[in-house]
Amino acid sequence: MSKRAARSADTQEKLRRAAIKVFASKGFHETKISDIVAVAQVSQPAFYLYYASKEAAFDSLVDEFRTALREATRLCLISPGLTPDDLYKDLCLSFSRYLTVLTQDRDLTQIGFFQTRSGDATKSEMTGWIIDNMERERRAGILRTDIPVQYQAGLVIGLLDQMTRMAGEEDQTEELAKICARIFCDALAIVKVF
Amino acid sequence: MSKRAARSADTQEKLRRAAIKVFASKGFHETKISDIVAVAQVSQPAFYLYYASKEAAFDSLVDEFRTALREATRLCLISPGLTPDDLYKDLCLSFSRYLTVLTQDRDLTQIGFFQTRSGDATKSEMTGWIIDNMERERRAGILRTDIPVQYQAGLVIGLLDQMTRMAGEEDQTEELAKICARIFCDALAIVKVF
Amino acid sequence: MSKRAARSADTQEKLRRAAIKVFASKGFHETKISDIVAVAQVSQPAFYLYYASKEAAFDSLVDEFRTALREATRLCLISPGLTPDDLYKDLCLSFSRYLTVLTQDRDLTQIGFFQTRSGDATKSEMTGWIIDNMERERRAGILRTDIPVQYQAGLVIGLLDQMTRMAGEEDQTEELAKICARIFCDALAIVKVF
Amino acid sequence: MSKRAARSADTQEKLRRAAIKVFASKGFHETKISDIVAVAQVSQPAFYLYYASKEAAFDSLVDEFRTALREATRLCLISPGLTPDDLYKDLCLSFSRYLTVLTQDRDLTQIGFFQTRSGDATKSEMTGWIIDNMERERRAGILRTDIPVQYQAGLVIGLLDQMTRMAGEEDQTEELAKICARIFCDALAIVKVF
DNA sequence: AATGAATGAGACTTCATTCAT
DNA sequence: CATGAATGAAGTCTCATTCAT
Repeated sequence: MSKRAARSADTQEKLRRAAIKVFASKGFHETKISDIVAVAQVSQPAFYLYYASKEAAFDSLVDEFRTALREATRLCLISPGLTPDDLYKDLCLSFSRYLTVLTQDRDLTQIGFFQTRSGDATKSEMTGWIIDNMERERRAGILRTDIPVQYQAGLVIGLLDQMTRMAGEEDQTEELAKICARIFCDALAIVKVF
Repeated sequence: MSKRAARSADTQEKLRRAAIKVFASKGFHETKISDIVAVAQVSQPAFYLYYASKEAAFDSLVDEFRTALREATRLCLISPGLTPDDLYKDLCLSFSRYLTVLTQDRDLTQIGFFQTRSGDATKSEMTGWIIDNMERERRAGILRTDIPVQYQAGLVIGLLDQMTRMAGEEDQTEELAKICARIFCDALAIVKVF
Repeated sequence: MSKRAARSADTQEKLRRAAIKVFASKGFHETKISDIVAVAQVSQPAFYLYYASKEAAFDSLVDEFRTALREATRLCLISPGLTPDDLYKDLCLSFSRYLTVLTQDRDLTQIGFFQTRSGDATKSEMTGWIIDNMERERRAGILRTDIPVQYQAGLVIGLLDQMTRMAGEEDQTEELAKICARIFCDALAIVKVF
Repeated sequence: MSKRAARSADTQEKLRRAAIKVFASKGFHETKISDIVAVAQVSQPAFYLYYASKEAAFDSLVDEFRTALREATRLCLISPGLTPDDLYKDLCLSFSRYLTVLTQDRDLTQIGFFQTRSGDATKSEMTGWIIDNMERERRAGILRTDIPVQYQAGLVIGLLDQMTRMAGEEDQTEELAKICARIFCDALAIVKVF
């Protein structure tokens, strides 16, 4: 990579980090381009070298977040035929993956998951993905059938939402994942673990 | 009430309804005073006769919503010593009260519960209220003790959030309340109902 | 007219005059809204109370000019069967009308007739109107037939363009109209006047 | 010429052609350097290797055009003592030269002759040159004396302006030159040709 | 009480131009 | 000679808010 290219990549990354930081703390509308470039320590026009507009910048960050979440969901499908113990372990792992995505970059999560416009859409999409998984899991006899899947999916999302909010600075991912798994088992799974 | 006062109250109510409608659909920042007064069919300065500022108007609506929610919470404390069956009935009633508040005026709920800034604060306050209740319930031996109360409170809020989002136009309050109660029992209560 | 309405009309007229003045002297692109409102002695937003945009303001002035020109053209059709002398008088009158429109408000003329974008379109439209007239005049045996009408129309426009440029501050309309009429007779009419 | 110099000259010529094309179609203000270099397929800084500024580039093109026009005018002085027939031929030749300059590169003409700022100045200069010629021609008894020269000069320019606008894609120079000559004879010369 | 008119402040975006490689 | 990257300087337009009637 030439010196120029390196500098350019550096600028771009500084802008990306700055945008994440400022959008997260002030939200889309209260964020001014001047805030972002001040944090990134570049000039205003530099912003437009890497993003077509304020909105495009925001959207690209949301996409980034959603992609990670989509990937985490893809890995979450529970295999049929597990022993109760393995089911629980599997659930811990799944929730752990989710919580990792949700807590590793709080600012990005704020943007993609908690801010009204973008977050609502993200959750709505995510609900769809989870319902897909759950329908298979239900057919596999893992999930209880007296509660419609959509509400079960909602519970998972609500759970993740709240856990993410509550997770402090230090890494409690494993602990929280366990709590989630336990609640999931008790509230949604057929086989009781404990 | 004099004719003049009636007229004034009418204007005020038109503005309030218009504000709820527009704030709910466009959010705080994308709402223009001109939008609100257009819907209310009054002039721009009229807005300032009843609200000190755009922000004050928004805040007053949020307060209105929070008050209702606070009231619902106050009534939710579970009495100790109930039979499992009565506990379940009590829970149904409590969730029903919550869901009524949350679904009776979707626009107001959108403003006070779902929009990032205000909603986050509302949920955070509400978490505190619920924790208060739960600590007593825990001492009364109703709640499981292997999961910290704050997470249990979080579960309730996450549940309500999701149920509210999923509730359609028709009134499903009772049905949803039952689902909530069941999940609550399975996931958080000590005495299993079913 | 109420005091308020009067003030408003005054502001609007000040803006209109200012816009004419500044657009005329600096052209569309070099004109800044801030220039216009400075001349009009109103605030920037006031401009947007009366014009949707800079472009809309410019266009409305161009329209104003074109309407006047259209009207002048409508009155210019030469009646058939005139004596050479009356023809000449008629022509003088017609050119006089045109030159009046073109010289009464030099700034507006600059905007609608001389500035590239708008002026070219104006002239092009005007050519069409004149050709309409000339085709009838030609059928009435007034115009020579060995030169295509479009060129004859072009001559008239070129003539007016140049005469307008040359007309000084003092009112030379009559004199210039006579010169135009003479050239018209010699160059385009069949019946020679002198 | 070295290879490098050749390459440089090539770049310069590409820029010049691109500038002519873009300035002509969009005008000075709506032309962006980025448009020009995109058409020329060179980088932005390359532009500044050959032109000091956007304005300098535009001006150099205007100069180029004016020089050609000046040269055409220089050759247009009508010799005294011609027979009517030769006068007409001479006029045809003169107008032909003008129209050649005006139509051979429409884009350059657009820039130097039709765009407001530059074109007005060009025409104004040109009027001066033509007046010089006409004063001699008048003394030589060729031009009528009842119309001030400046108006006669204006007529010529107006004529050329309009004819240039009307000239289509195919080469009608000769035909148009004849029409101009005829009008010139009828309207301005003393000796009538037809 | 009610409003048409007015404005201060500011945000986003664009673009000619220049460095540094 | 050539260029990717960067920026200073502006300009249009919007909007919450306030006068004056």
